[in-house]
Amino acid sequence: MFPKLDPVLHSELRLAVMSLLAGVESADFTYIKQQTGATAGNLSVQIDKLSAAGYITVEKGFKGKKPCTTCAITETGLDAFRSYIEALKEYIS
Amino acid sequence: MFPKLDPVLHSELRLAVMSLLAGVESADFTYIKQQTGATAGNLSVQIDKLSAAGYITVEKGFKGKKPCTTCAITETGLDAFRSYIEALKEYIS
DNA sequence: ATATTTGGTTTATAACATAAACTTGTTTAT
DNA sequence: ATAAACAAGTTTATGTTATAAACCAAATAT
Repeated sequence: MFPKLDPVLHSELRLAVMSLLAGVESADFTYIKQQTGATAGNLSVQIDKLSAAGYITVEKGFKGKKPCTTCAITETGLDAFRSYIEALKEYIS
Repeated sequence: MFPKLDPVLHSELRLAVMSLLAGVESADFTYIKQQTGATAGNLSVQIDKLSAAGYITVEKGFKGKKPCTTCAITETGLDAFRSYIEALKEYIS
């Protein structure tokens, strides 16, 4: 009836991050921060969780001399995102 | 870009309850419990929160000799539920 | 009569989200 | 050259949430 919602995705900020990443090849921390309006601290924590779940990859490098953290969605992450959406539909239709 | 999601509704169980109540005139505690698969304790707490938010009404009466708690969605609740769905669509499309 | 079930509520605990403070290094102003 | 300000995050602390476990009162079954 009401399928279980993936707790990793059922979070406002994590869902926004996944939604963003689902539409692009990759995005860096600062860009995600701008687009979501999240604080850096919160974003840092939530990116860690998505990464720990295997839903995104996180690469730390440099853009010029500044550190730059780049994130990308994984296949697993995309699958989970799609499943979450299907599950949600049971709740809102 | 990513609209704020109503925290009262962005909860698996509360969303399920609202989804259920949106489709019927009213439903009692036991029925909601069956349909959602929630524990009584959790359901009790979440019904209180929906009620405190003005999203549902809660009436305590008796069915025969047994106590029976009946819930119904309010206009405010229905509006909030619809708005939540609209907001959610920004995340999953 | 007493044990069990029904219909919940209250309380305690663990997980979560968030903001605030901190770190490391870079740029800019003096 | 040095200090102040800024960028890009991370860590820590705090308040909120979700959930389960324990509890309670009344009704029903044994």
